[in-house]
Amino acid sequence: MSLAGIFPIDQWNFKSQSIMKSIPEEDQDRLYANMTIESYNKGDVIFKEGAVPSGIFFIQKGIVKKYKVDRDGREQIMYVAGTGELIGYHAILSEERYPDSASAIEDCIIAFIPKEDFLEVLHSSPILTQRLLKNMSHEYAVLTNNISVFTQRTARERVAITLIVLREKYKNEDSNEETINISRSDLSNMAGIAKENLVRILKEFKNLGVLFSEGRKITITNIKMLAEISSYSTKTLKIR
Amino acid sequence: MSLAGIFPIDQWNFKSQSIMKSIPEEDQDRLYANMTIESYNKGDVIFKEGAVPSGIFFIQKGIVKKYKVDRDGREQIMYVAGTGELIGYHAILSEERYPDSASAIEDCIIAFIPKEDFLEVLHSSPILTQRLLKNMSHEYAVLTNNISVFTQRTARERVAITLIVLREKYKNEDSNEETINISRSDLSNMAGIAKENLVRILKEFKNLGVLFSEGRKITITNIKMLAEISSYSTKTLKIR
DNA sequence: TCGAAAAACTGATAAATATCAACTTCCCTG
DNA sequence: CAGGGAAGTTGATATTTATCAGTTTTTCGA
Repeated sequence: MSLAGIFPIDQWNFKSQSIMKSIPEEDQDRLYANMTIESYNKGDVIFKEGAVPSGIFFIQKGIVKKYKVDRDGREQIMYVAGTGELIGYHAILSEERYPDSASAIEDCIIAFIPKEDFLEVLHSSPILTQRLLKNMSHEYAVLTNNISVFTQRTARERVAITLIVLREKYKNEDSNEETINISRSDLSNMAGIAKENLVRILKEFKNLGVLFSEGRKITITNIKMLAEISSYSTKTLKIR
Repeated sequence: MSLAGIFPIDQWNFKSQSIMKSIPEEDQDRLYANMTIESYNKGDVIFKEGAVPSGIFFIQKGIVKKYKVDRDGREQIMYVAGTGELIGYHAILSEERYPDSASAIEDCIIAFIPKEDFLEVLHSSPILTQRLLKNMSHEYAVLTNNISVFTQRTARERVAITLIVLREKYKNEDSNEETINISRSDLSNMAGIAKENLVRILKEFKNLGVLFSEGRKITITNIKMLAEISSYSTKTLKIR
């Protein structure tokens, strides 16, 4: 079932896929010139917060989490990126260190484009520049949206939102498989709650008939109800 | 006293002042061509979430909050912008509606630059483009930083951070006056906590000798201790 | 400058969420 | 395919934070 009309999913996706897809072939070729393709196993770190960036990453296949780790080890997931998305460009563009870490949630194939190539193409390609501007300004909307959810919504609502967002990610990965496959820790770190509470809320959702779970695999069986639980259904928004 | 070495203030500021300051005079002139200057009283709304943007705003004087309002009226402040900062460009660049609202925390003088002029200069000025890219990628770091604070830090730590950030804002406004002058509601909406709890935490800080307050005016008397309370002092970070 | 109205403050209580300690299940590897 | 460690689950409890119901103080316009 589609989310159209029941959940504003655009407010949750960075949509960086469109950057690579929509730039001229010539620019793409130049970006790919010195690109290297790397395999990452589940759990592998792609880059670490605080490290000096040396290029950008282009996810060919798989799902990646972007997160920050607290001084006492707690992790907060900022974003989950899937196939076709770019990561690591913020640090290059801001000329700072990586603001967050990235690691593979499942086995991934990820291309690396050296900083020099990226910057060179950027400086000569108005379209790439334009796409990045559009993309990052949209990210602002996504991130502020996230902030308001983290500070104003209940744990239950946040879990509902997390599940809806992840379902889309996994659906995009493999169009005939919309099962979420992620650890309970990652889920709780995405929703910003304790793992134990996440488990309890999942159980409640299961009892409500919203989802079906077996081991770590979660299948949403009633996306509409989940959207209602999230209190984020488009209808609710319009009424306010 | 300076924050150097005790608090990473850069991780809290968008620094959009540098955009207007560092572009060629010619570009500035073109941006200013149809600019109109407007006065706003304390509390006046500059733009509203969901509205179609028609231009960008350049704060000449005063302090502005950017915030989102929840469906039941609760407000979360995303950012506080001061003199020299630009606001409202995200919506223009993303070709979406305003993702958040903006209103004056104190009396302001704000210039309005029509969308057409901004886009025209943008398309012909590589430097403006570059500055915006750098700025927005830095914003990513600021916003993800915020997210981790909202989900992982205690109310007390968040209030400490809020006060440190605001002190800088007010200091920039008027270099010989570093007194924070903002309502308790705004303070609590910035820290993401209930107003009553904010008041209690302020009282505690007052008793600790961290600050002095009279009416709504707050003066930080021990910024070092405040940085320690925030658990964000650079030292602490390095040790981890 | 007086007198509402709004904002600030306080204490008591409720609600939400985290933590802790144990147990169970899953899954990977030798 | 057995054993062990990691991940998941559960119930009890602690902690944090919000809410409620007032009182006090400040602010601002008539």
